[in-house]
Amino acid sequence: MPISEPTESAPAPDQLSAQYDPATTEPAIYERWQQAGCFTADAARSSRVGGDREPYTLVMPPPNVTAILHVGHGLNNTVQDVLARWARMRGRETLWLPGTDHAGIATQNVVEKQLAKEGLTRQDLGREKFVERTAAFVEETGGVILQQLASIGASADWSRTAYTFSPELSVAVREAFVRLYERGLIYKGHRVIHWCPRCLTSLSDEEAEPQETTGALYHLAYPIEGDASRSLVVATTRPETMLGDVAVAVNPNDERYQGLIGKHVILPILDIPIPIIADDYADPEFGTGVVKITPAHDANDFEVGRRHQLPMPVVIDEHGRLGEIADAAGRVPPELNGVDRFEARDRIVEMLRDAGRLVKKEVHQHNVRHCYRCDTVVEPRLSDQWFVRMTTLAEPALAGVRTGRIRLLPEKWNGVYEHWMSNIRDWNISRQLWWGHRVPVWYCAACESPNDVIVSREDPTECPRCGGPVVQDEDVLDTWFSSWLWPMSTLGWPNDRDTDLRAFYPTDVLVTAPEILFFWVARMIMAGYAFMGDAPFHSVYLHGTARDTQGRKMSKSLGNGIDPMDVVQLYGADALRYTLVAGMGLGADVILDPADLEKSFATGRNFATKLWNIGRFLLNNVGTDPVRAFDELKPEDLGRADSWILDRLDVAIRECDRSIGPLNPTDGAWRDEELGSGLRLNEYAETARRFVWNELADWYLEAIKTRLLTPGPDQQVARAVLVHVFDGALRLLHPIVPFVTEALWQKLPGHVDGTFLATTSWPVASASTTTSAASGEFELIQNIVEAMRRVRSEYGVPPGKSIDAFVVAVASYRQVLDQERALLARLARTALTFVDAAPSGAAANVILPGGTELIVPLEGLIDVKKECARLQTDLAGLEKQLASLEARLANPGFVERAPSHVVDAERAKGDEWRARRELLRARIGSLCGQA
RNA sequence: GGGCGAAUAGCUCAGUUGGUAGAGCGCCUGCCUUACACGCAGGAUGUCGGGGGUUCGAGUCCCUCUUCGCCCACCA
Repeated sequence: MPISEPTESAPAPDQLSAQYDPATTEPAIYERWQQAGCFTADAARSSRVGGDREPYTLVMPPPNVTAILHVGHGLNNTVQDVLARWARMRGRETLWLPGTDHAGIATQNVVEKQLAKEGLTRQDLGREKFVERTAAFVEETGGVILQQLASIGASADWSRTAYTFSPELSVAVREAFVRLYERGLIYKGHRVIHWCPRCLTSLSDEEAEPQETTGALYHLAYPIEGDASRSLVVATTRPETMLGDVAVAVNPNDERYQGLIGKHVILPILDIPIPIIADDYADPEFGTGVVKITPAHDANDFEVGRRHQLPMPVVIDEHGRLGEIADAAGRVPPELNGVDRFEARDRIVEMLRDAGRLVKKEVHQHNVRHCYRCDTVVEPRLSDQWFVRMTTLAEPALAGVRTGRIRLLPEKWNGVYEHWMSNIRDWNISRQLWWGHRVPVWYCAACESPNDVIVSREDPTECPRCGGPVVQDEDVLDTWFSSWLWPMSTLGWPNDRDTDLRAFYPTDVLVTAPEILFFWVARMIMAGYAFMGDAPFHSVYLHGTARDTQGRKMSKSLGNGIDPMDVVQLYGADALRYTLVAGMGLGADVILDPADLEKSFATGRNFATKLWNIGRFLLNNVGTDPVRAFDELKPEDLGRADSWILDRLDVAIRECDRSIGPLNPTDGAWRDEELGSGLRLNEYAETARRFVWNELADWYLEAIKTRLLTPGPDQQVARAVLVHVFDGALRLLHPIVPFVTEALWQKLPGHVDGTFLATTSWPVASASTTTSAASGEFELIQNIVEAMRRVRSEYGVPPGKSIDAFVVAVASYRQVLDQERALLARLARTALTFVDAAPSGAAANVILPGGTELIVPLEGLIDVKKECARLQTDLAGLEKQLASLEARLANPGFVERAPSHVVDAERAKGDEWRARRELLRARIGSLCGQA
């Protein structure tokens, strides 16, 4: 997947430009990864087919082929890329399989809009021409999004790029249909479905999205036959459907209407009698307790109609206009014929009002379903559609999650999944579209029974029974009928012998948004069990949504979106990625300000720049020639700072490992205690950032500057440790910020040409978790430096001025501090003099952990009264803390019941605080006593 | 109508077996200290939504209220 050409050549080999420029660096690096085949998975190496590596597989949720990258895609694919790169470094044979979705309705709508501009409709072109044109459009403009993904660093295996409408995947779709049909799980149903009058197709339940709407509830009076003085009042939100009414229903237990059941009312306007029936569906509490029954235009009414064997006249056509369609003889008066349903509503209400039939109209809140693609109000409509029977498919999918074979993260989705799966309804898979997989069903005009359909893997040329011509079903399949096969079909299914399928199925983690949990995830799980006999993945990572500062979902129509390409252009892909990963708790939404990209992405940009500058520092001070091998260093060679940073690196690695968690469950299924483990990418990012910035850059680099400038063996040690630690940091960070880390890694001393950070190994923490004494000593130095800086800042000592301090140190520390005088002088700009007791006089006083006391005489700078006040405040604070600590320690319940390590820690803290209290009191006595 | 989630520093959010709170951005002060001003050093800020309970001890567990958000549902 080539991305845009680098605009300038990369900087000279041995130096880094003063300013990091992602716009030139990133495309060049991506190109090299591509050329080196870093992202191409080798099925033969999968241990499942006898290779030497465990596989790790992610399938990319295929974006719509016509889609343009938005932040949601950025978020989704960044998470996947972090996982893919991490797994790759962990030595897995990693396959991240990309692709696109032909997106039936969505794509067809786009092309129809284009046609509309030319004054044409798809019918003007005809089916064949229209499909050709759409295919050409997809060919031409499709897949832009994949290139955009490449430019944010996606390490997908582009050699395996899939497409739901490709010939291979079309075979899979047909195979799935035929197998389900053969198993009796696909049937043609005649029932009320959701119909979009704009897209002119049926929709699945999931595709018809309910929206809270303020409508009206109309009370209409239907006179009772034979007793014109009395009438039944029905309540309806959709009076225009009354032309299709075939009955009114009351609850059999509703005493108000007992005597009327079996009689008839006269349907107004049409003046025809319709029966009064009893059915539980009528809720006595709602409205008047009388409901009009329109079987062709309401799913519930349809059920009632079926129970009572009522006729089902269709009075609204496919465009949502009143008209006589089926069984509707004489139902639509000429003056209403062809009138749009909403206008018809007003007209009919008007007619009923004139006839005195409108009792009242009240405001009513209710849910109205809208088409998820074009937002048109969906029309329930009676028609013939293909359905998949879901109950049997749902069983193993439900069990898979219950047993831990699959886990959903965050775990709160388990309940939602469970509920949906347990109450699953049959899936309407036929769409009256032209763009999509044609239903593999043929009809023979000659054969007697229209129910004897031909369902076939191959296109039949003639009727197998009579040899006559056959006609294929006009409908296409729901796009999701191809998507639900994605983890299998992209790997070669239905060819069970396909190497990819054997090497990489089942996959590992599915990363997606919760919005498509039912559309896609649940169905993939069902398909996995139905066709492969196993779950398609072991983890589902459901991430949050990108929202603006008002919490609104970013969308094109609201104009509150952020174009990730703008961010890449301005700040680089790494900045985008880091910001997204660091800002996103597990399953939490990411809030970004579309009006201020700088503010939103400064975090990531600044971090990439920081890394770059650490790299520059290293290169300037160490050069590119190989340094002493880190493994050859002996513990006694190491300085205190060296030991400390190595300990910190170990800790960072361990914490990162814990945050990302295990690659997969230990034995097939997740055990309860590990169900929620890992995939805390924000924690991982924060740990790595803290290590590299607050520890490596802020302390280690500063601590070794002198050593790096002083030739000799110790310089070699410092160089070797610096290179080792920075190398470790780059490895830790690579999955999140791949470009800048790769650029820097390539420049590390001793880098072997042709090797890539992207395919090198993930760092391993040393086996021992105990920290060295030297490392603890460095922390003492840090404490002193921080204390001195605080003193300097507080008393306004000019930065250039060095100050002298007395140290009252316990013997064991004196040697350490004595040896590190130069370091202390540089970092704290303080010269130390050792004394055994605090000298009296005006001075700032700092008590450090471990019993070291610093006294800073500040002739002419110190305000004795101010210092005394400060010491008093410190003492008061300490007393308060100590009091609560001692109260806790005095509490038998705490000592007996708290874990011993907690109690021990509290005791140690108490001892230290008491010692500090004594020092403080003494100091206050000597300094403030005389005042 | 059911179910679920969230409420923590000015803003966006971390806080995984209960042990007296953290980050980024913003803010204040001082610094262009030869890697970095996209930076460095220092600093301020929280009755962890209200109330009740369990516990020696609760941001963390239970109940309840308030406010937001999401999902599901055949009440016309």
